Amino acid sequence: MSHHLETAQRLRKQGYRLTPQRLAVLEVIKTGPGHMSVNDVVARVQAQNPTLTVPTVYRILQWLKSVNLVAETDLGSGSHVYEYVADNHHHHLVCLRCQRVIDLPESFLDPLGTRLRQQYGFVPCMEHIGLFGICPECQEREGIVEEERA
Amino acid sequence: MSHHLETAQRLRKQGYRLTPQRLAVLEVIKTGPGHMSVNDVVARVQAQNPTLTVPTVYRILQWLKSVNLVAETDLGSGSHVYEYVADNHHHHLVCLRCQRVIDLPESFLDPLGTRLRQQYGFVPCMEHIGLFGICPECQEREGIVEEERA
DNA sequence: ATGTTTGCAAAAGGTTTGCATATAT
DNA sequence: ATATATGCAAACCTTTTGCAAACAT
Repeated sequence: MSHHLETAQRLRKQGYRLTPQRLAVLEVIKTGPGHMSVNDVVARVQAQNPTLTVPTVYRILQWLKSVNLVAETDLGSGSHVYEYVADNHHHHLVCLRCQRVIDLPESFLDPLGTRLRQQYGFVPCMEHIGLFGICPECQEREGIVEEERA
Repeated sequence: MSHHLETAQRLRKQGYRLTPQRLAVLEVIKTGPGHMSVNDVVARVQAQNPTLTVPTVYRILQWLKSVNLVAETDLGSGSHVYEYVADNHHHHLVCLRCQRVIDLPESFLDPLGTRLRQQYGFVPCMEHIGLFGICPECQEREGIVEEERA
């Protein structure tokens, strides 16, 4: 809540209006568990501010995305998930079996980004990448069983 | 159309039923331009077989995915795109400005996969990855202009 | 003959939009 | 005072489901 106000002032100076709703959503997404769907955010925010509605949360999340305070990611759940990313950029490993999400430091993809720039002239925007696969635990549980076919 | 029949026989042997609808969707997705949405597929398939409906195409695409003949990817368009991938696995660079899609050979991500396995014990399933960023042309068009704010 | 697949209609999400009201500046 | 954001309702789009009829084997 301390540099919350810094952020607020900065946004206000940039010409954005700081409504209670925007502050509430920012607070929730900042203190929440990360990877929240719109419904997650709505549920938490409505605990304090019952009048806040789904479309408003969508609009606020889009706004927060546009000012680079939150990232929107598709982790394959059928809906987007949102996360506070003003400072701690990172990526995700999503287990296809147990849905567990492992955080990956941002720098892990630096070599890939470098090669993309060098070989393709493509400047990747890799602020929040979701990579799918099987986590170590699920590999163990599944054992050597690799190929099954009916 | 030649090893089309091989594929068909193989699937039949595996106990799958080859309906005209399934063959039509397979043909379309095999000969089409890649990265087709369900609606794209439906449109093309209905040119030949007007009775084919959207839910059926969804089911057939899921089936083709389950037998590893097509890949489903989220390229950020709001709907999934589908592509024939029996042989030519590859990834995509999606330009955030012009929406252009650049193909990336599958092996390009091998180093990344290796590091994920080594450092995280995570076995990535990277059959069709979409990476977002800015393509060389759009970088040029946009010039040095990097930061804009009202 | 039998179990699977299709077609249709309808439902079920997730996300967006239009517009009047409320509000931050 | 004024332009912007909210709330509400409704629309929109993608994707899924239930079930009877059609069909591949």
